Amino acid sequence: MSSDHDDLPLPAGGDAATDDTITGSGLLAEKAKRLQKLDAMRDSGANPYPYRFDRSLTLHDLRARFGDLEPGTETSTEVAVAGRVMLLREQGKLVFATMRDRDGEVQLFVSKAVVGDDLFAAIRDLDLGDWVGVHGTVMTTRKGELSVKVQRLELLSKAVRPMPDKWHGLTDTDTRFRQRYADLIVNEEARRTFRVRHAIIASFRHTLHERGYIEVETPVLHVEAGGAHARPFITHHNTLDMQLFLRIALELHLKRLIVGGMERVFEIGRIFRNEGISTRHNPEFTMMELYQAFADYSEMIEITETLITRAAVDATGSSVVQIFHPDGSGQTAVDLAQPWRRARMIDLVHEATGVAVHPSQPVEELRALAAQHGVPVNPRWGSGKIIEELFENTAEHTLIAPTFVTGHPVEISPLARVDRHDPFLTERFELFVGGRELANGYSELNDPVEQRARFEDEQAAKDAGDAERGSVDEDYLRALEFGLPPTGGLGIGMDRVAMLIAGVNSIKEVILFPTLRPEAF
RNA sequence: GCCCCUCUAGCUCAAUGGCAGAGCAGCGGACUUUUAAUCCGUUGGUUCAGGGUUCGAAACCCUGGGGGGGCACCA
Repeated sequence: MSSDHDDLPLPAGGDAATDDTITGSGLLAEKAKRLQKLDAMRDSGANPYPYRFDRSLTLHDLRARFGDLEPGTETSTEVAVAGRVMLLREQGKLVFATMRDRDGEVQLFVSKAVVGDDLFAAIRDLDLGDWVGVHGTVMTTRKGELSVKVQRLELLSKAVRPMPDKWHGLTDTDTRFRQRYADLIVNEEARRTFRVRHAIIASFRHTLHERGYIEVETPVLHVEAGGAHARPFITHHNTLDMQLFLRIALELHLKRLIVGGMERVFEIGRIFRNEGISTRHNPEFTMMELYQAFADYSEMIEITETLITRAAVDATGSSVVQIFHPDGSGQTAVDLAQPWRRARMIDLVHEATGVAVHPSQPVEELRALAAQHGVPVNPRWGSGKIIEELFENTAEHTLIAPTFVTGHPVEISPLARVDRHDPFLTERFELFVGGRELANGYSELNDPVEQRARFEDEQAAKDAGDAERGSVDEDYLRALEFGLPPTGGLGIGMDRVAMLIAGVNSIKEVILFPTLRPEAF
C-alpha cells in the first residue's frame, strides 16, 4: 500500500483545504486520519502490517482456564493473545479495552505505569476495529472482570474504516447482506446463526461418515440439467464452444456411482435454479443428497429424521426447534426427537377437501375438484399432477410439525420407483416442516426400460411447452443398463434445515453472501 | 413481472411544509479498577438520484435506483 491515498479526492483549494479534510470527521476525513497513523508508524520504522503473531491460547481457552479467578487477583501467568479491539474505555492513566477473537472476549488492562509513556500513547491512539496482539499477565479487576494486564502490544492490522455503532450494531438489511463482514463483526446474532449452520453441516458429515457413506464430488457443469424440475442457468465453454447448464440437482451423477459399485455416497453441494428470489429461495443453494444400495425409501425416512434431529442437538444442544407458521401467525415449539408424522399425499388431500382422490381417477373428476377449490389447472396435466396441485393448495400450509408426505403419483415422480402395492403411486416422500419442503427421497427407479418410458413422458411434456420438465438422458439410461441395485435416495435442502434449527425466517440469514443486485460504487 | 413499505452524518435514529438534530464513533480536555465508563467542549450533511408543486420541500407529486415484505414463479 502506498502512502499517497489516491482513493481520496483531492480537495480543490490547496493545502488549507487538505488540512480541513484531515480535521473534519466525515468518512473520508476519518479514513485519512487513520491512514496518517499508519504513515507515522512507518516513519518511525515500525511495520503496521506485521506478517504473523504467535498467540499462546484463544480467548475461549483463556476464559476456560482462568474464568474462576477471584476478584482482584494478580497472577504471574504470561499469555499471548490476539484479536480485534471492540471497545475502549479511558480512565486517566489506565485504559480498558475489550478484545475479541473468534471464540471469546477478554478485557485488556493497560496501565501507563506498566507500559511506559510511548506505548500508553500508542494504545490511546488505537481505533475501534484494530487487530492487536498482546503479551501480558492474567488478572481480574476489583469487580472480577477477567483481564490481561498488558506488558507489550502490537498492531496487527489497522481498521482504516470506522466500525458500525458499537451498541446498536448494523440493522440495515441491505448493508448487513452486502457487507457481511461488517455484520459478522458487530452482530452476535449473525455470528450465532452461521455457527449453527456450519455445525449442522459438520453434523451431517459426521453422521454420514459414521454410517459408511463416501463423500464425493460430481460435476457442476452439465450438458443437460436433469434430476429435478427447474429452470437452469445457462453458460458457455469457450474451447469446446458449447452451451452448458449449471446443475439443478445432484441425483443422476450420484446414482451412476451406485451403478459403479460405491454402495453409499453423498454430496453436499451447491445447486443453481434460475427462478425467483424470496425468503425461502436463493438462486444458488446447498443440497445434500445421498444414495444407498440395497435400501428403499423407508430407510431414507429413518435417516432423514436422524440427520436433522442430531444436527439440531449438535448445533444448538437441544432437539427443540421453533417453527414459524407459514401464514406469519407465530411460532410453535416442536421437539424433533418425537416421532414424525407420516401421511400419504392422497389422504392429506382427502382430509383437506373431504373427497377421496387417487391418480387412477378420471382426470375430469379431479379437474372439477380443483375448480371447487379455486386451483387453476393446466389442460396438459394428468390426474397425478392435479392431485399434487390440490395438495399444495389445500394441505401443504397446514403441515407445521415435521411430516413425511408419502405416495406421490407416478406422473410427478419420473425417477422414483412405483409403489409395490399401488401402480399409480411411488415409494416416495417429502418432508414438510412449517409448511415448507425440506427433503425429498424415494426408492430409486432402477429398471432401464421403465426409466426410458418415464423420460420419454418428460420429454413429451417439455416439447408440449412445459420448460421445466426433463429430457431423455441417454448416458444415465446406459448406466442403468449395467444394473443399478435396489437403492434408496434422499435430498435435503441444507439452507432450509439451517433456517429451521437456527430459528430464522429468511434464507438470506443463513447464506453468508446471498444473491443481490450489484452495488453501485 | 405486479402490489405495498422503506432509503436523513461512518453507524443507530429524530425532525410531517417553516433555521436539518440527537446518541454512538471521531477530535480536544479531566479521571489509576472501567464494563455501551462518566463528565466538559467540539467537528461532521449532495436528506438515494433527477425533475416538479410551493414564498419555502428531508417531508407533497412524477420518473429512476437500492433494499425489505407479499403475490406470481418455484420438486
